[in-house]
Amino acid sequence: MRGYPFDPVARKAGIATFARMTIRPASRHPHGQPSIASVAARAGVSIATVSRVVNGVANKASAETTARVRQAILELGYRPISAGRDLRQRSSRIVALLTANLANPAMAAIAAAAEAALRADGLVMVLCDTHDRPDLQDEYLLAMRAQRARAIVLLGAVASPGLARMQAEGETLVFVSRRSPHGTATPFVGIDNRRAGTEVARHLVGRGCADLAVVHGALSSSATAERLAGFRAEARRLGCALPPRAILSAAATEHLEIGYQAMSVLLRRGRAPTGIFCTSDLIAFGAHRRLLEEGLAVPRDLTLVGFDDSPLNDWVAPWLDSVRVPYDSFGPAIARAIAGSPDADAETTLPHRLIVRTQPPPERRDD
Amino acid sequence: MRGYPFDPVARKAGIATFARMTIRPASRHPHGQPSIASVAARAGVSIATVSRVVNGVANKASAETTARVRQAILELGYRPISAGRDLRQRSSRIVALLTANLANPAMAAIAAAAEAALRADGLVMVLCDTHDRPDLQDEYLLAMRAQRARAIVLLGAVASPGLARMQAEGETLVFVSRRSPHGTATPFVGIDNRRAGTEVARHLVGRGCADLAVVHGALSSSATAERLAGFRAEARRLGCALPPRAILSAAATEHLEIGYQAMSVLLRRGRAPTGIFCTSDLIAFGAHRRLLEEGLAVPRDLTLVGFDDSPLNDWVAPWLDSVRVPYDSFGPAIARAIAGSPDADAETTLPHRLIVRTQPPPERRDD
DNA sequence: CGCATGAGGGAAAACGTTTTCCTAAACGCT
DNA sequence: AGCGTTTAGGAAAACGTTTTCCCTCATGCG
Repeated sequence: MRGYPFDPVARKAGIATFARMTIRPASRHPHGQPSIASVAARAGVSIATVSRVVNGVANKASAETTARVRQAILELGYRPISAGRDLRQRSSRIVALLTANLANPAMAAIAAAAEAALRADGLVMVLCDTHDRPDLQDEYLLAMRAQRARAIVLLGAVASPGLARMQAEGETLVFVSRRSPHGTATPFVGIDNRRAGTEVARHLVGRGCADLAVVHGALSSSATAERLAGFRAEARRLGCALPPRAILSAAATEHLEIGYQAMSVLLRRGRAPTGIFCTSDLIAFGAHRRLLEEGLAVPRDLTLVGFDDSPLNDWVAPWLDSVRVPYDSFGPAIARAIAGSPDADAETTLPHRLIVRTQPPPERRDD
Repeated sequence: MRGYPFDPVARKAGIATFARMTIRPASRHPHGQPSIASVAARAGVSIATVSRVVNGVANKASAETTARVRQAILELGYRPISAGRDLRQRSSRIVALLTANLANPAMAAIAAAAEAALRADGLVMVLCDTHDRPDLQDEYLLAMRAQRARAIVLLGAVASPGLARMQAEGETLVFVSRRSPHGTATPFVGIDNRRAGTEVARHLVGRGCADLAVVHGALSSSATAERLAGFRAEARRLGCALPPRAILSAAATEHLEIGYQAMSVLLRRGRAPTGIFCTSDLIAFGAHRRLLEEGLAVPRDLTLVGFDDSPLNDWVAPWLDSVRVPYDSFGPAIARAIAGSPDADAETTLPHRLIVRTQPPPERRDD
């Protein structure tokens, strides 16, 4: 009975004796928030016991003690400060999401889904927008390592020395949508881009588009490269090979601009292709605006296929066919990749679906 | 010279003696990351000195010592672990952004701007999506308090007991776009919604729309209420009073749905109004789709005005006039509200602008 | 010479947790 | 009665910082 009062009888009876409540150093959270010490004092137990109750350690507290501690926690509105835990455990409950471009609704949607899924696992998501810049990405990586982030999710990673190093050092990284630019398969969550590309080709050819084109973003993105590869291979197989000049991009960073400029190029060359595959919706938006300016209409004059298919498309872009990526499933998949240790380095391939909103244009080959 | 070696001569000469490097407890960051102790050991100083150098405390380290410490930091790639600092300082560098709905591009844009501005101040943003639910909001508030967040930014706050309590307890809160539902002005960042409402009214009446309507979201949002009030007052002043039944909403949570359903109601009533003010772009999107289904075109048959004006509108909604909210300025304004102590509880009113994309419909009152 | 002052820097005390030891009963067993 | 074993719970050691005291020189000034 050294130091702390210990009165089995009163405890058995569940009596919160006044003595017990006051003998303790009064430590009623001197600094604002209640701490584990104030809970311990109020419940008449040691802080170790409080900690164990909070963390549900089995066989370490009697039902009564547990109840008393719970009661004290409730009364004080106690919640463990994360810094203390983080320090001790050398790891925080923070998960960093590094996104290439938050202005892209697709990225925003994935961020939202990830946030919800992580929170369900008791994790907290911090959001960083790298703008696809290697230097910023490295800065964020370092900052998040200093936060002892439990994992770092890269939603569209770009090659950078810091990333290479962290990957080598075995940091927990999850690549989403775009594979690691530094080889070596770490956990990856995404869709089968190549297959999606082939489906788009089949769709366009199947609807009679003879004159095809592709407008794509940076090929350093594995997702873009795979989409393009799949599309090209399938088009050729269907006897509708694309000349190299029909596969183009533009020297802009914004996808919207890429679409607009590339479409300008296509139009300058003469008659517009009848089927255009844009490797992102934003590119398609840019292209579409250029077409409108030209007095052309979609799908009347040509078919435009995008990629990502934000839920907003149903409302603002009924003229666009697009490959729908199941954002909502990304969240849980990311959470699993972080929590699950066994299949940690497995790939998660989620199902995509080509959404066809438009009717084929009326046959007007005759005019 | 007790405990730590102290050799002023060698130090003056800037010599990193081998002895100095090894006498120290070898503590080369035994656990992965280098700690302040490893830096201290390498530089041959105490950890206190390292801390002071890192934090730029004046008059506490000679130029030489500073240089040696900097060198060690560089060589080791040291970065202070935030948990340690947070614990000691009872406050983290985390700022929480609670957003009502991340699927809304307007919110996403503000989130992106805030993230950039906060990072420039050395802060880290954690993102939480409350889905406009009071219980979730409270849960997040508690979680962020446990993180000892330096500030909590509420982008579209909803009334909740936890919020009221935190506000009373003097937590650092910044309300963005929507004012505190619990009265009492805490820092607020937003635009002059009332004024924007009047401008929209003037725009519609000025272009000859005689038959007006408003489709609005939840009026618990101060932003929505103010927009509506401004619009209504100005319309009346211009001799174009709105009957109560021309101001409507719908029992849906999604703005898109609200727009769609409200427009259905309007159409069922007979001829559609000639000018409709939607208190958000998403509502306008929903309304527009319903109009399309009905075979009506904008702006040919009526004028639609939205609110927020995401940059994407230029590309996907050229038919929509909308009040542009300067997202990019929100970031710095939020950062100032957090950092700046003097004008901390001041309001920041940012400039909005009504973007008119459409031409007035040709006069066709005759048909 | 005496003495305040200031510069430079170390020791150690927090900060709030978790977790590893320990210890003391109580509870079977033989 | 003796002896493992389980149960309940306390003490104390980390974890990595920052910051408050100190202490020691050197310097300037009367």
